[in-house]
Amino acid sequence: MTRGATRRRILDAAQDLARSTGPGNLSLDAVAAQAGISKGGLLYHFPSKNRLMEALVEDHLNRFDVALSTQEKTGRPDAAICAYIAQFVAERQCGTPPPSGLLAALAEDPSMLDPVRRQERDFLGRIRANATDPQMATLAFMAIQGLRAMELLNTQVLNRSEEADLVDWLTTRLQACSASDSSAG
Amino acid sequence: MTRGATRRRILDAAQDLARSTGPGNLSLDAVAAQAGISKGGLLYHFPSKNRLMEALVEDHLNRFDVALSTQEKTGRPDAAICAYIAQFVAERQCGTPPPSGLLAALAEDPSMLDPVRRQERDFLGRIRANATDPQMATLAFMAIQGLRAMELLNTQVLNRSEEADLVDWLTTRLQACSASDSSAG
DNA sequence: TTGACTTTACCGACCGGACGGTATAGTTGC
DNA sequence: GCAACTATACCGTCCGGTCGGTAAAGTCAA
Repeated sequence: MTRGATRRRILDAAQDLARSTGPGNLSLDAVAAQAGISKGGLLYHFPSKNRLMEALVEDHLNRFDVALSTQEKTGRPDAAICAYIAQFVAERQCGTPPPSGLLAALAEDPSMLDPVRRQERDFLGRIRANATDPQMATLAFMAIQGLRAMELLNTQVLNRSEEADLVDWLTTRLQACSASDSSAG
Repeated sequence: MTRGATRRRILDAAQDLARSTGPGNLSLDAVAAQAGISKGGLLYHFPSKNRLMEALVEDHLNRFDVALSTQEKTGRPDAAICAYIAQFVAERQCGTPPPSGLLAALAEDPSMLDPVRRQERDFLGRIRANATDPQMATLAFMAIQGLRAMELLNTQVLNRSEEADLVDWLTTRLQACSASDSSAG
């Protein structure tokens, strides 16, 4: 088994278990078993549970980054917020599971999500700088964050189609902002 | 100490500890110590940790209910969404801490937030039924949920004043919807 | 190329402590 | 004295982390 492949298996196993057994019940033994290795092997790759949690957070950040960076770089007005929305829609269509590993990290230590906050703050900054209507874009960002958070916390109040409707409506609203601005300017 | 007072102290202690030590590190010993009673006393009031977690969730639901029911019952258009926003603003002004007990419950068992989902689903239903523009109201609800979730998860990207600006802007937007509707109808 | 040595990757037994929960014996207001 | 309430002592389990070991895969001088 190559280094990267085992690491990935461990990360995925931890993520799956965090979702199914609850973020607070994540044990190293269980993760090792789910990943198909021994506890010793697990601790070879991640020398402590804290390190594993950090890796879970970092992994999420990386995925977020690569998924957005391509779409965002068109440089068009509203490219950033549109990329964020598109990414959300894509995740829904693919059935991507929520990043429950983040909850496991949070359960261990509330400060472990600080990197997430930093990254999202940066990203929101780019959204606002790039937006036709910064407040509307911020609202859109928050609403998507709300939808994501609800899935993460298992408190979704909208089903898939209601969610899709809302996102559609939001998208046309944003386009309306953009259009009225470019016609006015 | 009367029954209700001790119960309350325990609930508050659990909430505080969940926030400070991380939702996954909440132990009965620590809660008892923080509440100023012994573990035996704690287990007299809540026969198991699960029951304590359920009570934490229920407590949050009750607070949510009583805070909203008065404002919501004016029956005016958009009363529900406005009540929700007003409640959020009031919490911010009072410096109300986030309901970290919910995270502790979630850490123990993902299904423990099911009652929260039900309640919020009901509430969103009332918001939409009562709204001049249901989609706009839903968007507003989601954005507020996003703000709340970010504070809960310790990933706030907006500071207090940015948050206040956004909520102000959102409120005027909603009023604009309402006004254009009543002038059109 | 071959034998000595190092590195990488992984295993599984074990330990100490923390934690949830029980049992039981006080204590106090009525 | 009785019922509500609280405290103390204890038990068994689970869990994070350590540790000694193993096997395969390089590395490299002679």
